[in-house]
Amino acid sequence: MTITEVSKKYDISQDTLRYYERIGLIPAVNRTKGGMRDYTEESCGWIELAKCMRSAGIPIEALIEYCALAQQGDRTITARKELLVEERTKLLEKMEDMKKTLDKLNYKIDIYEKAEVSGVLSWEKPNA
Amino acid sequence: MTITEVSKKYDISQDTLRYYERIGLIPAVNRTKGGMRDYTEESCGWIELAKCMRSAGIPIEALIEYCALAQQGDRTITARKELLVEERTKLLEKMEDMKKTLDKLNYKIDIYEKAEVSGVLSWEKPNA
DNA sequence: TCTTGACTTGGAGTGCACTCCATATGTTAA
DNA sequence: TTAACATATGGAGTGCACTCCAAGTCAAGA
Repeated sequence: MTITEVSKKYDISQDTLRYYERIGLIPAVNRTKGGMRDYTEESCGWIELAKCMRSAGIPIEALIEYCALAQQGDRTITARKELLVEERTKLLEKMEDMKKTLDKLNYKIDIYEKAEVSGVLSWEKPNA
Repeated sequence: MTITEVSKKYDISQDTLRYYERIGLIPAVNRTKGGMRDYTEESCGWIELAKCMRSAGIPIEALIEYCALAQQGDRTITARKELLVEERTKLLEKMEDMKKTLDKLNYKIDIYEKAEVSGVLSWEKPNA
């Protein structure tokens, strides 16, 4: 697959795809004789993984380390697992923060909806 | 309350507190005759709100707009509600992405735990 | 073969959200 | 009053994650 095809398939810019490869967030991609990238199934798997992890805010740094470990074979299984467990912990914390914010947003939206009827919010705190 | 007290209470740096005020993410804080900040209950309410929203990744830009609207009184009730609804929608989308990533992490961690017993991961995709 | 468009690289630039710094002024205990 | 420390301001610097650009190379159709 060409970079254009992969870019469209995963909705990631070509610049970002090259960037991810350059920094080692995904392993080096196969090339044609001419030097053009030729993405394999496996490359695509890495890109899909990168996209998923990044969409949840997993830091680039952690993904680079994971990729480096993965390329060192089965002896890094424990290290990789620990890395993932650590990121999962952070992710769960972030999700809790978001849940709290969501509750607050729901509460405030509810108050605003009631205020739209009366036209005033004065019985509430100014920043409610 | 002094900036030091507020900083400790909410675990936000003094620099960040001043920054938030400067950019209008919170309304101007009261001052003593000497020009030092003297945070009121209301200021603290804004700071708490800012902290909560920022912890969930709500962009600074949206919070500045919300703060500006709030200072214009009851006629901005609908605008404020719409702003909050929009941010809630984005937040829910982000939470869904995170849920997907969490599922993937759980799946992979499970695979790694099984691989730790056997010592090999070869029956799985390299990036699993 | 030639032209057009896609692709390459290294490096510079961008946007966001802080974070740090220099210099000046306010506050408080001795 | 004076030393020591807290706080003020405006502006520069940082870290992260892209994003853009220039200059050159490769590939495919007329």
